[in-house]
Amino acid sequence: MEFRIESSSRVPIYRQLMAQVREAVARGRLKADERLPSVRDLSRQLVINPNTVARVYTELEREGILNTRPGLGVFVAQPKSDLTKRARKERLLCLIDELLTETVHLGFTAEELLAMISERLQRFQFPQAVGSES
Amino acid sequence: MEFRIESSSRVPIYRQLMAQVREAVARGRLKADERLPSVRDLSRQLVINPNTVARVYTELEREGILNTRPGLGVFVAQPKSDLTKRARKERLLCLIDELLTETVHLGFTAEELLAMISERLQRFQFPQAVGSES
Amino acid sequence: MEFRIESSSRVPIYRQLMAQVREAVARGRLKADERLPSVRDLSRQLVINPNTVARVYTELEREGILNTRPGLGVFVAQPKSDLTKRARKERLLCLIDELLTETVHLGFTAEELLAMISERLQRFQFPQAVGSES
Amino acid sequence: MEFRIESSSRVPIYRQLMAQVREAVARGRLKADERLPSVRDLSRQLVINPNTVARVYTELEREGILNTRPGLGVFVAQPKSDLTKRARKERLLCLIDELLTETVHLGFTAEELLAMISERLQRFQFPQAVGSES
DNA sequence: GTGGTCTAGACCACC
DNA sequence: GTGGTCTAGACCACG
Repeated sequence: MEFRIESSSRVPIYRQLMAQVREAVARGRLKADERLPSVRDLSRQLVINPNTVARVYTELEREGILNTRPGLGVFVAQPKSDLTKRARKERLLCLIDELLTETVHLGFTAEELLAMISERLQRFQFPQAVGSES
Repeated sequence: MEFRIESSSRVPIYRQLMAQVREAVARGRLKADERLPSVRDLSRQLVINPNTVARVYTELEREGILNTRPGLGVFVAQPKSDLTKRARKERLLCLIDELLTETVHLGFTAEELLAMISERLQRFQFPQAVGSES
Repeated sequence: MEFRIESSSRVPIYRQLMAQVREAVARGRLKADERLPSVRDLSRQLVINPNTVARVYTELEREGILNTRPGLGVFVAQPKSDLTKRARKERLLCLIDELLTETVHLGFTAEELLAMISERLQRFQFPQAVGSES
Repeated sequence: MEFRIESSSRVPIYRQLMAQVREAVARGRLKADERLPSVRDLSRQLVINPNTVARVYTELEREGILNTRPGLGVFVAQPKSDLTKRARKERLLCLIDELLTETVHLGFTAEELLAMISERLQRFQFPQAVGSES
């Protein structure tokens, strides 16, 4: 895995990194139990403060996406969401509304939006259709 | 139009308000040329500082969503985007990827996502399919 | 770079500062990736409120002329415009008409105007003639 | 002469009108000694406050572009500038610098700018080359 | 250290 | 009445 920091972006560095890790996991480019680079290595590689990398790992662990095995390193966690189905659906609908709002303001039609989504869908590793109850 | 501020949220007040106005316009609940509440009225109603409301209106005007007529008030602008098609598409794709990432992490399948989107689509006022050049 | 505020002018302070930064960039006196003084330093130097300086930086960032790296400071952005060619041309023609109007009222001939423009052209850093599409 | 007010513009109405009168005079569409519509007529025609029209006429009279003949109406003044040549040149150079700054930021080359200027030049009525000393 | 957010209150321009 | 500008000062997020 390679990560990139866009220093010209107004998004904080730690947010950029978090988003990239989350996307990599969602696309299957980082698999469960795979080990991530150490804080020191990654901070050297990206030329950013080690504290910043540490913060990324900590927050992703809180989200249940990573977990730390002391002395061994940081690993991708088994997928698992402790939110209720209802809370998860609410959160997703909220994001959908934001996307639709922006789509309208950018002047795209519903058809154009759906076409772009279908195209992007293929890049992601969706869970199997069974047992999405939790 | 009614707006609500969630002061317990970590999202800045002015961002919350901006999002609500943008969504209201995208859904057609605020129509072009419709007048918004005055800075002073809205700030009293929401019990926030007038400067905060003014900032919301100013930024949305810069985005081309509102326009102010000095001495008269703030109005919903006619839809119009001066951004390159390319820049607009890039922005939308980025938002789509974020949505897909979150969808996977929340444990939804592609089908569930598409179903929710179709359901929500109807709430928004999309532009006509013609001349989306520019 | 040195900036000056004319407090006797009717032009708002933040507009004066914005104009000076924009001109400095256009003339190449501020180069891409160069760092500007911090909000606090510049406000002390010009004896104006830090918020006023912050506003200048924020608005120029929105125009794509500066970008801020949180915790590091404010920098000159790489040149880039997401505006439609059409919108950009319209804006320029409008400014040209204003200039020509004023030229006539000041009693200068077209030849005098063109001579002054040629003289001033040399102070500015124009882009290369290639790919001005977008 | 016909004037138009763009209420969606952030430029104050009285500024818009002033600019249009000044441009009309500079382009020769309003000739010296020609009479302008009365304050009441123009305000009805544009559906704006009479005070606003009155202000436009007053300020343009101060600039020496119009003059009022009490009981008869408002007329285009004979061209005449009481500024010194030096002050007038300074003012024009300032406007030229603003134009060049904007040209660079919009991404146009010097050649493109000059082409647009030549094209627009023809619409204006420049004074004869003699005796521009004042 | 950096910039970003929010409040409070003054004063001005516009209509 | 409307919005726009500026100041002062507090508190938070970022690196």
